[in-house]
Amino acid sequence: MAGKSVSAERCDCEVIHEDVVNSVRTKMPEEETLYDLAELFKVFGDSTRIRILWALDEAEMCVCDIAYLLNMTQSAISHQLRVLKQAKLVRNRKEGKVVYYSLDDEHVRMIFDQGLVHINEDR
Amino acid sequence: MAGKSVSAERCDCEVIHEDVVNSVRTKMPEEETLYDLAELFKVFGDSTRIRILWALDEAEMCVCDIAYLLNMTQSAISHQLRVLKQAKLVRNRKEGKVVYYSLDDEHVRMIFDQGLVHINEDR
DNA sequence: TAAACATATGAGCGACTATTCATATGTACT
DNA sequence: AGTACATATGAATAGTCGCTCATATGTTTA
Repeated sequence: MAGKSVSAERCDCEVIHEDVVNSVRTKMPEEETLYDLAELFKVFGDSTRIRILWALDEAEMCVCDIAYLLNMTQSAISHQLRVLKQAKLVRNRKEGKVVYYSLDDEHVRMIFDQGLVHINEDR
Repeated sequence: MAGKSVSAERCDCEVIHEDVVNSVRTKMPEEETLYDLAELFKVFGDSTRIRILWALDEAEMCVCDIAYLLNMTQSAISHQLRVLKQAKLVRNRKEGKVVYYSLDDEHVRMIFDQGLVHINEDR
Protein backbone atom coordinates (compact mmCIF):
# COMPACT_ATOMS: atom_id res chain seq x y z
CA MET A 1 0.00 0.00 0.00
CA ALA A 2 2.93 2.34 0.45
CA GLY A 3 5.58 3.79 -1.79
CA LYS A 4 6.93 1.63 -4.52
CA SER A 5 4.40 -1.20 -4.39
CA VAL A 6 2.42 0.41 -7.17
CA SER A 7 3.24 -2.52 -9.37
CA ALA A 8 0.59 -4.66 -7.67
CA GLU A 9 1.01 -8.35 -7.00
CA ARG A 10 1.14 -9.98 -10.42
CA CYS A 11 3.95 -8.09 -12.09
CA ASP A 12 7.17 -9.01 -10.34
CA CYS A 13 9.24 -6.19 -11.80
CA GLU A 14 10.22 -2.77 -10.53
CA VAL A 15 11.01 -0.53 -13.47
CA ILE A 16 7.94 0.40 -15.40
CA HIS A 17 7.21 3.03 -18.00
CA GLU A 18 4.07 4.09 -16.25
CA ASP A 19 3.28 6.91 -18.64
CA VAL A 20 3.31 4.55 -21.60
CA VAL A 21 1.24 1.97 -19.79
CA ASN A 22 -1.35 4.50 -18.71
CA SER A 23 -1.56 5.94 -22.18
CA VAL A 24 -2.06 2.52 -23.71
CA ARG A 25 -4.61 1.61 -21.07
CA THR A 26 -6.90 4.47 -22.03
CA LYS A 27 -6.76 3.41 -25.66
CA MET A 28 -7.49 -0.27 -25.09
CA PRO A 29 -10.98 -1.53 -25.97
CA GLU A 30 -13.15 -3.03 -23.28
CA GLU A 31 -12.01 -6.30 -21.82
CA GLU A 32 -15.16 -8.00 -23.06
CA THR A 33 -14.64 -6.86 -26.63
CA LEU A 34 -11.20 -8.36 -26.77
CA TYR A 35 -12.50 -11.52 -25.20
CA ASP A 36 -15.19 -11.82 -27.86
CA LEU A 37 -12.60 -11.19 -30.54
CA ALA A 38 -10.45 -14.01 -29.21
CA GLU A 39 -13.49 -16.28 -29.17
CA LEU A 40 -14.12 -15.52 -32.83
CA PHE A 41 -10.55 -16.25 -33.86
CA LYS A 42 -10.63 -19.42 -31.78
CA VAL A 43 -13.32 -20.63 -34.16
CA PHE A 44 -11.02 -19.91 -37.10
CA GLY A 45 -8.17 -21.63 -35.31
CA ASP A 46 -8.97 -25.14 -36.46
CA SER A 47 -8.15 -26.48 -39.88
CA THR A 48 -11.32 -28.52 -40.13
CA ARG A 49 -13.46 -25.46 -39.56
CA ILE A 50 -11.31 -23.38 -41.88
CA ARG A 51 -11.78 -25.98 -44.59
CA ILE A 52 -15.52 -26.08 -44.02
CA LEU A 53 -15.79 -22.31 -44.23
CA TRP A 54 -13.66 -22.19 -47.35
CA ALA A 55 -15.78 -24.87 -48.96
CA LEU A 56 -19.00 -23.09 -48.09
CA ASP A 57 -17.59 -19.92 -49.57
CA GLU A 58 -17.51 -21.76 -52.87
CA ALA A 59 -20.91 -23.39 -52.70
CA GLU A 60 -23.81 -24.27 -50.47
CA MET A 61 -23.43 -27.87 -49.33
CA CYS A 62 -25.18 -30.46 -47.22
CA VAL A 63 -23.50 -32.10 -44.25
CA CYS A 64 -22.83 -35.23 -46.23
CA ASP A 65 -21.19 -33.33 -49.07
CA ILE A 66 -18.81 -31.69 -46.66
CA ALA A 67 -17.98 -34.95 -44.92
CA TYR A 68 -17.26 -36.52 -48.27
CA LEU A 69 -15.23 -33.57 -49.49
CA LEU A 70 -13.05 -33.48 -46.39
CA ASN A 71 -12.98 -37.24 -45.96
CA MET A 72 -14.30 -37.02 -42.44
CA THR A 73 -17.09 -38.50 -40.39
CA GLN A 74 -20.57 -37.06 -40.70
CA SER A 75 -20.59 -36.73 -36.93
CA ALA A 76 -17.38 -34.76 -36.79
CA ILE A 77 -18.63 -32.37 -39.44
CA SER A 78 -21.96 -31.96 -37.73
CA HIS A 79 -20.27 -31.09 -34.46
CA GLN A 80 -18.13 -28.47 -36.14
CA LEU A 81 -21.06 -27.01 -38.02
CA ARG A 82 -22.72 -26.44 -34.69
CA VAL A 83 -19.71 -24.46 -33.51
CA LEU A 84 -19.73 -22.43 -36.70
CA LYS A 85 -23.43 -21.76 -36.39
CA GLN A 86 -23.12 -20.61 -32.80
CA ALA A 87 -20.45 -18.20 -33.98
CA LYS A 88 -22.94 -16.97 -36.58
CA LEU A 89 -20.57 -17.85 -39.38
CA VAL A 90 -22.87 -20.27 -41.16
CA ARG A 91 -26.60 -20.64 -41.60
CA ASN A 92 -28.64 -23.62 -42.68
CA ARG A 93 -31.69 -24.42 -44.70
CA LYS A 94 -33.67 -27.60 -44.47
CA GLU A 95 -35.00 -29.44 -47.49
CA GLY A 96 -36.58 -32.69 -46.50
CA LYS A 97 -34.03 -34.82 -44.74
CA VAL A 98 -31.16 -32.81 -46.11
CA VAL A 99 -29.77 -29.74 -44.38
CA TYR A 100 -27.88 -27.29 -46.55
CA TYR A 101 -25.26 -25.04 -45.03
CA SER A 102 -23.91 -21.79 -46.38
CA LEU A 103 -21.81 -18.87 -45.23
CA ASP A 104 -23.57 -16.31 -43.09
CA ASP A 105 -20.95 -13.60 -43.25
CA GLU A 106 -19.30 -11.97 -46.19
CA HIS A 107 -16.38 -10.84 -44.04
CA VAL A 108 -15.05 -14.35 -43.59
CA ARG A 109 -13.31 -14.28 -46.93
CA MET A 110 -11.73 -10.92 -46.17
CA ILE A 111 -10.41 -12.14 -42.84
CA PHE A 112 -8.98 -15.23 -44.53
CA ASP A 113 -7.35 -13.14 -47.22
CA GLN A 114 -5.69 -10.92 -44.66
CA GLY A 115 -4.42 -14.00 -42.90
CA LEU A 116 -3.02 -15.35 -46.14
CA VAL A 117 -1.21 -12.09 -46.74
CA HIS A 118 0.56 -12.53 -43.44
CA ILE A 119 1.46 -16.14 -44.13
CA ASN A 120 2.82 -15.43 -47.58
CA GLU A 121 4.75 -12.43 -46.34
CA ASP A 122 7.59 -14.32 -44.75
CA ARG A 123 8.61 -16.66 -47.54
CA MET B 1 -14.79 -51.65 -54.14
CA ALA B 2 -17.85 -52.12 -56.31
CA GLY B 3 -20.86 -50.07 -57.25
CA LYS B 4 -22.16 -47.62 -54.72
CA SER B 5 -19.23 -47.54 -52.34
CA VAL B 6 -17.94 -44.37 -53.99
CA SER B 7 -18.53 -42.53 -50.75
CA ALA B 8 -15.39 -44.04 -49.23
CA GLU B 9 -15.19 -45.10 -45.60
CA ARG B 10 -15.46 -41.89 -43.62
CA CYS B 11 -18.65 -40.42 -44.94
CA ASP B 12 -21.47 -42.66 -43.82
CA CYS B 13 -24.05 -41.20 -46.16
CA GLU B 14 -25.35 -42.22 -49.55
CA VAL B 15 -26.79 -39.22 -51.30
CA ILE B 16 -24.11 -36.83 -52.41
CA HIS B 17 -24.05 -33.94 -54.82
CA GLU B 18 -20.91 -35.16 -56.46
CA ASP B 19 -20.80 -32.44 -59.07
CA VAL B 20 -20.84 -29.75 -56.41
CA VAL B 21 -18.23 -31.52 -54.32
CA ASN B 22 -15.90 -32.00 -57.25
CA SER B 23 -16.29 -28.40 -58.33
CA VAL B 24 -15.52 -27.16 -54.86
CA ARG B 25 -12.58 -29.51 -54.56
CA THR B 26 -10.83 -28.00 -57.55
CA LYS B 27 -11.24 -24.53 -56.08
CA MET B 28 -9.94 -25.34 -52.60
CA PRO B 29 -6.46 -24.12 -51.71
CA GLU B 30 -3.78 -26.61 -50.81
CA GLU B 31 -4.25 -28.51 -47.61
CA GLU B 32 -1.08 -27.02 -46.18
CA THR B 33 -2.18 -23.46 -46.84
CA LEU B 34 -5.39 -23.95 -44.90
CA TYR B 35 -3.48 -25.63 -42.13
CA ASP B 36 -1.11 -22.67 -41.85
CA LEU B 37 -4.05 -20.32 -41.87
CA ALA B 38 -5.61 -22.19 -38.97
CA GLU B 39 -2.31 -22.03 -37.11
CA LEU B 40 -2.24 -18.27 -37.51
CA PHE B 41 -5.77 -17.81 -36.23
CA LYS B 42 -5.02 -20.15 -33.37
CA VAL B 43 -2.51 -17.57 -32.21
CA PHE B 44 -5.22 -14.91 -32.31
CA GLY B 45 -7.58 -17.22 -30.48
CA ASP B 46 -6.45 -16.33 -26.98
CA SER B 47 -7.51 -13.19 -25.18
CA THR B 48 -4.15 -12.71 -23.50
CA ARG B 49 -2.39 -12.70 -26.84
CA ILE B 50 -5.05 -10.49 -28.38
CA ARG B 51 -4.59 -7.99 -25.58
CA ILE B 52 -0.83 -8.06 -25.97
CA LEU B 53 -1.09 -7.45 -29.70
CA TRP B 54 -3.59 -4.67 -29.22
CA ALA B 55 -1.36 -3.03 -26.64
CA LEU B 56 1.68 -3.27 -28.88
CA ASP B 57 -0.31 -1.72 -31.68
CA GLU B 58 -0.58 1.35 -29.47
CA ALA B 59 3.01 1.51 -28.30
CA GLU B 60 6.25 -0.37 -28.03
CA MET B 61 6.51 -1.88 -24.57
CA CYS B 62 8.82 -3.97 -22.44
CA VAL B 63 7.77 -7.28 -20.93
CA CYS B 64 7.27 -5.71 -17.56
CA ASP B 65 5.04 -2.97 -18.93
CA ILE B 66 2.78 -5.53 -20.54
CA ALA B 67 2.63 -7.67 -17.43
CA TYR B 68 1.69 -4.61 -15.41
CA LEU B 69 -0.85 -3.42 -17.94
CA LEU B 70 -2.60 -6.76 -18.13
CA ASN B 71 -2.13 -7.57 -14.47
CA MET B 72 -0.42 -10.82 -15.22
CA THR B 73 2.77 -12.60 -14.31
CA GLN B 74 5.96 -11.67 -16.10
CA SER B 75 6.44 -15.33 -16.85
CA ALA B 76 3.03 -15.75 -18.43
CA ILE B 77 3.60 -12.74 -20.65
CA SER B 78 7.06 -13.93 -21.63
CA HIS B 79 5.70 -17.31 -22.65
CA GLN B 80 3.03 -15.71 -24.81
CA LEU B 81 5.48 -13.30 -26.39
CA ARG B 82 7.46 -16.28 -27.51
CA VAL B 83 4.39 -17.68 -29.23
CA LEU B 84 3.74 -14.35 -30.89
CA LYS B 85 7.32 -14.08 -32.04
CA GLN B 86 7.31 -17.56 -33.52
CA ALA B 87 4.23 -16.53 -35.46
CA LYS B 88 6.20 -13.49 -36.68
CA LEU B 89 3.63 -11.16 -35.22
CA VAL B 90 5.98 -9.29 -32.90
CA ARG B 91 9.64 -8.39 -32.92
CA ASN B 92 11.91 -7.32 -30.09
CA ARG B 93 14.74 -4.99 -29.45
CA LYS B 94 17.15 -5.23 -26.56
CA GLU B 95 18.32 -2.23 -24.57
CA GLY B 96 20.42 -3.29 -21.66
CA LYS B 97 18.41 -5.57 -19.46
CA VAL B 98 15.16 -4.45 -20.95
CA VAL B 99 13.60 -6.06 -24.00
CA TYR B 100 11.15 -3.96 -25.94
CA TYR B 101 8.48 -5.61 -28.04
CA SER B 102 6.56 -4.16 -30.93
CA LEU B 103 4.24 -5.31 -33.69
CA ASP B 104 5.90 -6.94 -36.66
CA ASP B 105 2.95 -6.89 -39.03
CA GLU B 106 0.77 -4.05 -40.10
CA HIS B 107 -2.00 -6.45 -41.10
CA VAL B 108 -2.80 -7.40 -37.55
CA ARG B 109 -4.92 -4.35 -37.03
CA MET B 110 -6.82 -4.98 -40.24
CA ILE B 111 -7.55 -8.55 -39.26
CA PHE B 112 -8.76 -7.39 -35.86
CA ASP B 113 -10.95 -4.75 -37.41
CA GLN B 114 -12.58 -7.29 -39.69
CA GLY B 115 -13.19 -9.49 -36.68
CA LEU B 116 -14.79 -6.61 -34.82
CA VAL B 117 -17.06 -5.94 -37.76
CA HIS B 118 -18.35 -9.48 -37.47
CA ILE B 119 -18.84 -9.27 -33.73
CA ASN B 120 -20.69 -5.98 -33.87
CA GLU B 121 -22.82 -7.16 -36.74
CA ASP B 122 -25.20 -9.28 -34.72
CA ARG B 123 -26.18 -6.86 -31.99
C1' DT C 1 -46.43 -48.42 -39.43
C1' DA C 2 -41.90 -49.88 -40.58
C1' DA C 3 -37.65 -49.37 -42.81
C1' DA C 4 -34.14 -46.29 -44.69
C1' DC C 5 -31.54 -42.45 -44.33
C1' DA C 6 -29.64 -37.49 -43.23
C1' DT C 7 -28.51 -35.11 -39.41
C1' DA C 8 -27.90 -33.99 -34.42
C1' DT C 9 -26.18 -34.91 -29.94
C1' DG C 10 -24.20 -36.70 -25.46
C1' DA C 11 -20.46 -39.16 -23.22
C1' DG C 12 -15.76 -40.38 -23.18
C1' DC C 13 -10.97 -40.30 -24.55
C1' DG C 14 -6.61 -38.45 -26.02
C1' DA C 15 -4.14 -34.43 -27.30
C1' DC C 16 -3.10 -29.85 -26.71
C1' DT C 17 -2.42 -25.44 -24.12
C1' DA C 18 -2.24 -21.43 -20.75
C1' DT C 19 -0.68 -20.55 -16.45
C1' DT C 20 2.24 -21.27 -12.34
C1' DC C 21 6.42 -22.24 -9.96
C1' DA C 22 11.16 -22.69 -9.73
C1' DT C 23 15.17 -21.56 -11.81
C1' DA C 24 18.43 -20.17 -15.52
C1' DT C 25 20.44 -16.46 -18.39
C1' DG C 26 22.29 -12.13 -19.24
C1' DT C 27 23.16 -7.23 -18.22
C1' DA C 28 24.21 -3.17 -15.11
C1' DC C 29 26.12 -1.32 -11.17
C1' DT C 30 28.96 -1.22 -6.93
C1' DA D 1 33.40 -10.66 -8.04
C1' DG D 2 28.92 -10.05 -6.22
C1' DT D 3 24.33 -8.21 -5.99
C1' DA D 4 20.14 -6.63 -8.23
C1' DC D 5 17.08 -6.99 -11.69
C1' DA D 6 14.66 -7.91 -16.45
C1' DT D 7 13.71 -11.64 -19.08
C1' DA D 8 13.60 -16.54 -20.63
C1' DT D 9 12.60 -21.27 -20.01
C1' DG D 10 11.51 -26.14 -18.46
C1' DA D 11 8.37 -29.03 -15.87
C1' DA D 12 3.99 -29.75 -13.93
C1' DT D 13 -0.89 -29.03 -13.71
C1' DA D 14 -5.62 -27.92 -14.75
C1' DG D 15 -8.70 -26.89 -18.20
C1' DT D 16 -10.17 -27.04 -23.06
C1' DC D 17 -11.14 -29.18 -27.43
C1' DG D 18 -11.72 -32.31 -31.54
C1' DC D 19 -12.86 -36.68 -32.73
C1' DT D 20 -15.21 -41.25 -32.12
C1' DC D 21 -18.86 -44.19 -30.87
C1' DA D 22 -23.41 -45.02 -29.84
C1' DT D 23 -27.75 -43.35 -30.20
C1' DA D 24 -31.57 -40.00 -30.79
C1' DT D 25 -34.40 -37.08 -33.89
C1' DG D 26 -36.91 -36.14 -37.84
C1' DT D 27 -38.18 -36.93 -42.67
C1' DT D 28 -39.23 -39.80 -46.73
C1' DT D 29 -40.86 -43.79 -48.97
C1' DA D 30 -42.80 -48.41 -49.26
